[in-house]
Formats: sequence, C-alpha cells, structure tokens
Amino acid sequence: MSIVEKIQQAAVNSLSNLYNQEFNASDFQVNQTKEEFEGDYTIVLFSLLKKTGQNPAALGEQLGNTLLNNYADLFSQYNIIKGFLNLTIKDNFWLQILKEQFNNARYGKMEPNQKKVMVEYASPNTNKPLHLGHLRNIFLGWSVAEILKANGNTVYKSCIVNDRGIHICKSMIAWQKFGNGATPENTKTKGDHLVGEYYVKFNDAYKAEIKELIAAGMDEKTAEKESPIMKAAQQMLVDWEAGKPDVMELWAKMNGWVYAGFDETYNNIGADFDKTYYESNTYLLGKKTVEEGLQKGVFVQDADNSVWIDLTTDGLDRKIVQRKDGTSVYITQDIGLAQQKYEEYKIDQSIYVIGDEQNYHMKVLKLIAEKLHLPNAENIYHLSYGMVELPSGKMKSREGTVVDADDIVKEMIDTARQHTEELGKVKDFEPSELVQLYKTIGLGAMKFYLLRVDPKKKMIFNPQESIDFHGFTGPFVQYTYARIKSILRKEPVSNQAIEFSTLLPLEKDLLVSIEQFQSILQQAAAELNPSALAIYVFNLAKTFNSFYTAHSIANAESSEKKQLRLQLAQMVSNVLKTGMGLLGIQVPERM
RNA sequence: GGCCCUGUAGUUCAAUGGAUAGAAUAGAAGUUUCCUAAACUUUAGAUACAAGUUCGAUUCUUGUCGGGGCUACCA
Repeated sequence: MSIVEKIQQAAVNSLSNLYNQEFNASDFQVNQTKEEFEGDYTIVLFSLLKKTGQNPAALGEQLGNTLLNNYADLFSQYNIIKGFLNLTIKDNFWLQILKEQFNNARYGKMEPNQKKVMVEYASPNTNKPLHLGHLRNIFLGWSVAEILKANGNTVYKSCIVNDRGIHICKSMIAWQKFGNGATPENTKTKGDHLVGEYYVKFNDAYKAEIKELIAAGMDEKTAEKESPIMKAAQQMLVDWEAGKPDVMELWAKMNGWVYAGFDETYNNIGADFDKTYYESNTYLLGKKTVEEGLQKGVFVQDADNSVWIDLTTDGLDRKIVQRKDGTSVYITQDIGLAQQKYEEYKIDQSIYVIGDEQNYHMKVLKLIAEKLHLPNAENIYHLSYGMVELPSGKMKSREGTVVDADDIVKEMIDTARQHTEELGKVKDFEPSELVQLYKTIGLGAMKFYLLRVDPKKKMIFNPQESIDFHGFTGPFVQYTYARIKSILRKEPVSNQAIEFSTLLPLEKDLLVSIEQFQSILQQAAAELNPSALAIYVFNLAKTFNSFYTAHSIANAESSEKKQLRLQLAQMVSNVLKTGMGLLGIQVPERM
C-alpha cells in the first residue's frame, strides 16, 4: 500500500469513529505538501466540512490529533494552515522502505495478474521509409506495452503492415519503368529507402504527364484520370487482386526489400513485435461480418448493392462498409482483424496506437464492433496521439520536409559522439564500448524527447532542442545513473541491515520520491501515458543531483551515514534504470 | 456547413477543482584543491478574452477570438 493510501485509510478510520458515519478513501484528497510548508503530505479539508459540520481549523485539529494518537508509528507531527492539514511522516517509515528494498532490482514492478492486452503499433505502409511520426508511434507503443507488463499484465505487441493497395503499385510501376534492375544490393541502398525513391519517382512522372496532357488541351480532372502511369498503377492493382504471377512476384520482391529495411530500423531502435499481421492477408476478412451485419439489421444494402451503416443517431454519418462491387473497404478489414486478434489471443483489451487524425475512423470501428456485439468490443481502445510537427509547421512530403527516421536517429547518435568527445571523459573506453555508449545516449535523447510529452497532445520537434543533452532530457538521467554507478564501484553497498537514525531533508526527499514509483507506474498504465514516467524519472534524477552536490557519500559524516547514502544511491539507480527501461532507454554504467 | 481536439513564461512542456501556477531552455549572476561541472545554486519572466457554477477555476459550463484534425465506394 502506498503512503497516500495509508494516510487515506488512517483518515477513514479516524473520522468514521469520530463521526459515526461512512467515509471512504476517495473522500480524502491527499497531496504532497508544497515546499513552502512544513510537512510531507497534506489532507485537503474543505470537501469534508459539510459532512462533518465543522470548520477547517476544528476539523484539522481533531483529525490531526487522532491520527497522531492512533498512528504514532506513522505520523510525527501536523500543522493546519487554512483548510490544509499538513502531516509529517516519521523518518522511520521512509527508512523502512530503504531497509526492505534497497537490494531489490525489481522494485516497483508488480506481480503477474490475469489480464491480457494487445498493443498494436507502428503499422507502416510499405511504399516508403519510416519517418519521425512513426518514431513517436513506435516509442509510444513499445513503452506502453512495457509499462503494462510492469503492471503485471500479459502483453502482446502487434503490428499490421499495410502491404497492398494502390500506393504499393505506384512504387512497383515506377521501378519497372525507371528501375533498370536496381536492387538494394547493387545500389547499396536500404530496401525501404529504395522503394520510397520509386514512389517519389512515380509522383514526379505522374505530375509531368498531367502537365503534358494539360498542355495538349486537356482539363486537369481528365488529365489526372487519363495519365498513362496512373492507369498502369490502377491496372496493376487489378492484376494484383487477380493474383497475376509476375505482379505477385514483383510485389513480393519489393516488399521483401522493405521488410528487410524496416527490420534493420526496428532492430536499431529496439522495437519488437510478438505478431505481425499483413493487410494482404486480412483485407478479405470482414466479408462474413458484413453478411452477419446484414442479417442482424445493423447494416443495410442499397439498390446498387453497396452496404452501409447508419450512425447518424450516434452523431456520426452514414458509413460504407462494402463497395458496390463487393470488395471490402478499410474499415471492414479492421473489423475482421479485431475479431481475429480476439480469437487468437483471447485478449481482454485491444489497444491501437494510431494518430489522432484517425479519431473518427476508430470511433466508427468501435461503434460498429459494439453494434455487432462482437466479443470485447467495448475493450477496443484507441490510444490517439498527436502529430509531430516541425517549428516550421507540419511535415509535408511534397515540400520535402519529412524527417526520415533513419536519418534523425543517425544524427542523434553522431551528435552524442561529437559531444562526448568534446567532454573528453572517455579516453580509457574500448572502441566497442564507445559505439554502444553513443547509441545509448543518442537514442536515449531521442526517445526521451518524444516520450516526455503527453501522447494526446501534438508536439513540436525542434531539431536543435532535441539534441540538447542538458536539462529535461534522457542524457541528464543517464548521467545521473552513471555517476551513481561510479560511486558504487568504488564503495560497495553493505548487505547488512543498518540501524539508521534521522534523515536530512534531501535524504528524505529522495525516499519520498522513491516511494512514489509504484504509484507512478500504475498511473502511467492507467493513462497509457509514458510521459508521467519520464517526468518522474527526471525529477528523481534532479533531486539526486542536488543531494549529490550537497552531501558527500564516500566521505559521509559517519560510517552509518555512508551506508545509508550508499543504499539510497543504489535504490535511486535501480529506479532510474527500471523507469528508463520502461521508456525503452538504456542507462550506461559510465559516461 | 457538421463533428472533434487545442490555446499556460521569449520558446518547448507540467499541474485527480485546492495553498504564492511548476520544470526545462534561452537571459542575468555565481559554484570545481572535495564521490564525473553532461552537474549544482540564485534571479527575472505566463493561464488568449468575457461571463457563469463553486468556499476555491489553468482545470467544469457558455460565448468570442486564434490554431489543428476529421467529414472518400483512399488506406
């Protein structure tokens, strides 16, 4: 039980006795006491005034007194300012945590429970490489999955690869036309980048053709339709759906290049999946669902045979679920896949990490699933995150402002190397250790920068700021960790329990913060919000740095103090490592 | 047009309806014979506007003004 819950429980018991009424924990708002007041935690009294018929001062006295008398092991003193009852927790409480947990590397993580969750994330198209927006998605999805695991859930990470459709055919046509047999090997180009180049070439050729046709007297709309290269792409899609062998072969070959490229990127940034779905396998799913939906009267068929769902009573529109030619649309296969996920894994919750531009789509998906009474429909959850923008505005492929994922990662690692070399602290490092260190720092900075913001909000990616290694950044936390490890290498922690006495303010601050770790983990899981964890870890590191500057560990005032501080430092390092790990960020032993 | 999101220091971000709105960075001033100065300390600086609900509003409601997204027989 957390200290906040303990306080709430104690308050419930106290007031229930005093007033012979029912109170529950949520009646008591317990906050950390503001720095300018004396105390550790504060009970806000205002909301209790009506129920007790007291004024704040009287109620505060009464409650404070009772708590002090009945929970003498927990509270040492209290004071009341306006409607706030400030409580000071006994040092012994904090010291007890240290005593029991200082050697527990798993501190904060929870025991396994029965819940199974799937987190779908990344979900790229195979016609171009990953970009900065994908990185936010990937870091977020991965971290949320790990946070849920740390809370005891069984988690499956999944990915749906968008490997079919007109966009893929565009790259294929352009490669046929302009490729001259180019392969990743003979061009020394990463496969996803190579395919992306042909996607761009297609669009260039397409634009040129339109221009030509317009010059020949055609109007723009017709020109767009009559462009030979576009017609060829459309024909290719038809051929693909018909399974034409040479088209299938080319498709498999080029997708293979892309997958190899993606795998390299995933590997490099530490993303992994338990299950990968391919749209080419799922796009026919959901046809049966359409049948059933018609039977149930959830869907209606128009005269031209297209199938629709009317969501106007839910404040949305009429939405198509099957074309007049009988083919599935995007949402149909999503319904099918949602069912398949459930059947395969019997999941209790299905989380989709998808940008907020698809809010409407996901709302429709869930509504349809509910109306069809699909199992676990109510547990479909769209983890909607905001777009990543540049200081100059939105990324636009047309204007060439899209930040490539591989490029930016490389740039971060390069900057880490450059900066580390300037500091000149790594003269005795092995070359392999250096490579690892630069990657740890560069990726750490990148991940922290993208995860420290509330996922729901759109964010600005400022290239200059993102490679800053000072302040609210990943490297700041990593540095704190490395400093602790440096001490612990020289001064081993004794495994013997030590009887401690009293705590200095900064020592207590650290323990108060450490105590909150599990609550933060629970909060991050409940909100599916890694930024809560990032902020927490940063604050803990900051507190430690203040402590480090103010008090010596190795040359502490007494051997008892030294042991206390060593254990404290070890606990901080454990929490930092666990917390950063859940963000997908490694921490170096030295830097 | 309809639906949804959003507006906090110069900038990027915090704040389950609670105390004097926190950080970081940029600015100003300092700290190294002492465990890693990628650090620490001090300082100045903000809730778009207007009503309402409340003991109390950055938070909830309404309106005004900004910014963004969605609204395809695309995915």
